[in-house]
Amino acid sequence: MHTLQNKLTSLYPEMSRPDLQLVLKKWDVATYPRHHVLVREGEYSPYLYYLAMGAVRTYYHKLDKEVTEWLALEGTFFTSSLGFYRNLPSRLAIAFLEPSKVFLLHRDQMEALCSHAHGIERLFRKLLIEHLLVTQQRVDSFHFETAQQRYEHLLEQNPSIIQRIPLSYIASFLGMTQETLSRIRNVR
Amino acid sequence: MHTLQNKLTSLYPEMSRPDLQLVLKKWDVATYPRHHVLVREGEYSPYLYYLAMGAVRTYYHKLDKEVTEWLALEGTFFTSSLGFYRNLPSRLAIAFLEPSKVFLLHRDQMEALCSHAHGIERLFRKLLIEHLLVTQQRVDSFHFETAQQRYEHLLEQNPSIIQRIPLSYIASFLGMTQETLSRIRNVR
DNA sequence: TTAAATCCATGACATTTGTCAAAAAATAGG
DNA sequence: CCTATTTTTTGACAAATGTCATGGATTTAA
Repeated sequence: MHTLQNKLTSLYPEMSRPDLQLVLKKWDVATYPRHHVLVREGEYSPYLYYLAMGAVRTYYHKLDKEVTEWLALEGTFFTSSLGFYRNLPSRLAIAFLEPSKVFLLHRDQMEALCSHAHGIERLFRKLLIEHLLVTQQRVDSFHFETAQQRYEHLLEQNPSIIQRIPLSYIASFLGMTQETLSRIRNVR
Repeated sequence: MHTLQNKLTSLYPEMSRPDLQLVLKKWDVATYPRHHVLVREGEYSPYLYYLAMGAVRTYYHKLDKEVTEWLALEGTFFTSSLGFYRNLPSRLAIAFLEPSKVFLLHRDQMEALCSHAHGIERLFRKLLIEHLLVTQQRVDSFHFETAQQRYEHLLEQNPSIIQRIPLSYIASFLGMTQETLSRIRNVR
């Protein structure tokens, strides 16, 4: 089960029971229908989100075309880093691709939690390490891999994205056009 | 001046004096000549480095060609994230492009410091936020920008790299060939 | 200071990926 | 179950970037 509690525990298994409970209490829950736009480009969105169910994408407009920056299925965190960590307006928009259930935590809540307990500060440091390593890997994939290899790696590492999410979003997420991805899939 | 103390202070200005002193004490210093290889691919390198003087690059081999993953001048941190944060062997090699002065902190030292004082854990959380935002920006540049735009942004944001570092490394860092970069510079 | 090594520019051509247009296929919702 | 809508495939062609080869300029190190 993709519970928030499980997720947090796996990040920092040694965390104390009371710290964990305290953190869990501060999140809000919400559910949204397919296609709902959670955040628009340029809005403030100082939240960390945990997707408990569903699918979501973050995107923005580049010369009036939509570019998908990130795709996530249930069991993952997502956020606008600028919004959450820097309190700046989000470059990104966020919208759901399936009916979804989301937990959200405001940056002020997080900062307060971090100040309140050393163990909680550690939890969020560990979350950042995860986030950094994933992001690093994404840089590498763009830097060193061809379109074909990027697709193959996604297929290996996250096949359910390919089954559940429309091709056009996946192509954009991988940094190529829909036509190119279609050709790659069909062996050209 | 690119002192480590200034750098740490700017990350977390409210840090207590004793915490700061404690952190500073744990770093080692070393100087290296040009071309010195600090870490080879596949070696363990559980260190965070601060470059106080000089220039450095991280790179690895892709089909027997060297690809530059990162370039840094004095005043910046650098590391193998896998080595430092995960204690895994480094995918990357690290070598100096100029005679350099480096501060280094072992991951065990960092973890001990974090455990010792809440304020220090916060410092390293803030360091991670910086690192994440920079990395995020790099993803975006690969995802959304053409070779030309990537070069122009580097020119704006870090012109001294272009003056001090050989074209071939810069090209590779920007994800293009040396010939392409040469043509971009010379207006084609 | 000079020879060797490295670095940079340029031409010809190949490859990858993008663009535009249209039709086929799949899906959603009444 | 059927139609409207969305998604995917395919073709023809264009643009961006890579590859290979070469020569000149610059830098390094003895």
